[in-house]
Amino acid sequence: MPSRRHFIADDLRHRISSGQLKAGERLPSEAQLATRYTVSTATLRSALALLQGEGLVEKIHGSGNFVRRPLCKITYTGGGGAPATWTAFSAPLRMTARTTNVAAPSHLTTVLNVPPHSALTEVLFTTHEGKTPHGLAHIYVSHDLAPATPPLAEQIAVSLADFRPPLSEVQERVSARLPTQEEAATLRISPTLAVLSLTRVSTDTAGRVVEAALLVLPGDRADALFTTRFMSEERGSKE
Amino acid sequence: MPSRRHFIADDLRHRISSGQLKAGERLPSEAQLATRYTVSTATLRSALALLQGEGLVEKIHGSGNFVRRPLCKITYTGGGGAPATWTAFSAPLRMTARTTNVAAPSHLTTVLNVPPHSALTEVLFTTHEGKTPHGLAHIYVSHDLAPATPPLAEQIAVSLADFRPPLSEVQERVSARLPTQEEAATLRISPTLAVLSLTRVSTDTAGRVVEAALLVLPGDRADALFTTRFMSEERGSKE
DNA sequence: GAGTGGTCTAGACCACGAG
DNA sequence: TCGTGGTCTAGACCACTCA
Repeated sequence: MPSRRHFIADDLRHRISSGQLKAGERLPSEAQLATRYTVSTATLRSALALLQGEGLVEKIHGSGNFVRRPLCKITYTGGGGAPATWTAFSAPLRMTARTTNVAAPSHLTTVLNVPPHSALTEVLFTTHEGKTPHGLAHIYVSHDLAPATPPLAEQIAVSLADFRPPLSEVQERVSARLPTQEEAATLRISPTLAVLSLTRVSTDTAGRVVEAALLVLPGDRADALFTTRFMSEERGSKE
Repeated sequence: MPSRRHFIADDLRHRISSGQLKAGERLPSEAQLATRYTVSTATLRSALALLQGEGLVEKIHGSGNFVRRPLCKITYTGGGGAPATWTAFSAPLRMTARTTNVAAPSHLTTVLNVPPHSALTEVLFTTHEGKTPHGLAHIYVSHDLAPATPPLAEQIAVSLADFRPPLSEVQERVSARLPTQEEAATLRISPTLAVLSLTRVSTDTAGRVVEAALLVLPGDRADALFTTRFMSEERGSKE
């Protein structure tokens, strides 16, 4: 027997897919819906959280719950197929960047293969589509590999793109989790919504780690795509 | 100002990482913890849900909350690097399989490029490590490509492995979401915990879709790894 | 059967958004 | 200011686990 929140979620899901509730439309308030389904507000909210996780409903604090536009998911393209992080996304996105020099975070010294507290250039990206944030990226570049780091994001983009050709390996680790409180606030998503967390480490032909990127994407509006092609003469003989 | 559930989660997280709460140990009951932190049970449970999502705490219905063993995450290896789904995981896993012939689900006819309701061989895997489920996989193979489908899983494994060499492309789409009620029950996870959802489509050299796989992995105990290597003479000139 | 977590209620109060 | 969602309370009742 399905729980009440699943029954409510199923009903609303059907109303949305059948067009009874149109895209962009505002749902009745949570109090009204709770009355209609004769449940408490907490139960109704957990039902909406399910739909939110499926990308069908968007909650806007102080304003209401809205039926999401037909799912226009952002797709992150993996495998280093794109020259830089932000162009790895399918849609043109507005983005803001902030560049600072920081000491290497402890959790990164191993993957970056640098001594602790060594100087790094940190680039913090937030990508937007319209008003709604679509991504959050922390990119770390070894300081000596980006010698004359200009404070402008565009120039960073160029200099990072220059590093691309000698890349020999890109390793991307993907996991699903709930967002931290800070991430939820930045991405304007509910703390109950899953995020896609990507850790990308790029290595050049000399075996040095050129770049480490931590990306956080809201699960309801983003996914990642990895395409592997096999050459006809190539055989993945081992591993 | 952090919310109460985050304060509680932070405190418990610190007690775990400092060894004050040891791995495998049972936490006090939710009622006791709620009293200690002077919060309601609902608030305390939402704090535990955060830790659960981080893979630090495991809830067992009717038994208690337990500190998870030092994180031994399952890693799914992408890129078709492994000959078959189950060997794509890092740890040796016990798995059970069920093979049935089904009509093509509507959401798969496009990716499999087969007419609607055409016969497919469906293989349903559940992988376990000890008692706890670690993965859920639906694999669909076009019926005419697996002509003499034996009912035994091991033989399926062999026949699928035979298909490997002529593969030309593996496309894997990864997303993060909350589990369906059914998935949560099968994987023995809370409905509030994020899952990693992978859709893998394998194409052979003739351009035919050989296999479609839908994998669901619990976010707290699994992640996916994609490694891309660049040949020295190869250049990803476009796209 | 005793104790545990899972679900749910009927409120309260706060934070945000738009007029 | 008013209506909205966000957080929280102090319970209730049910389902599960284990002795």
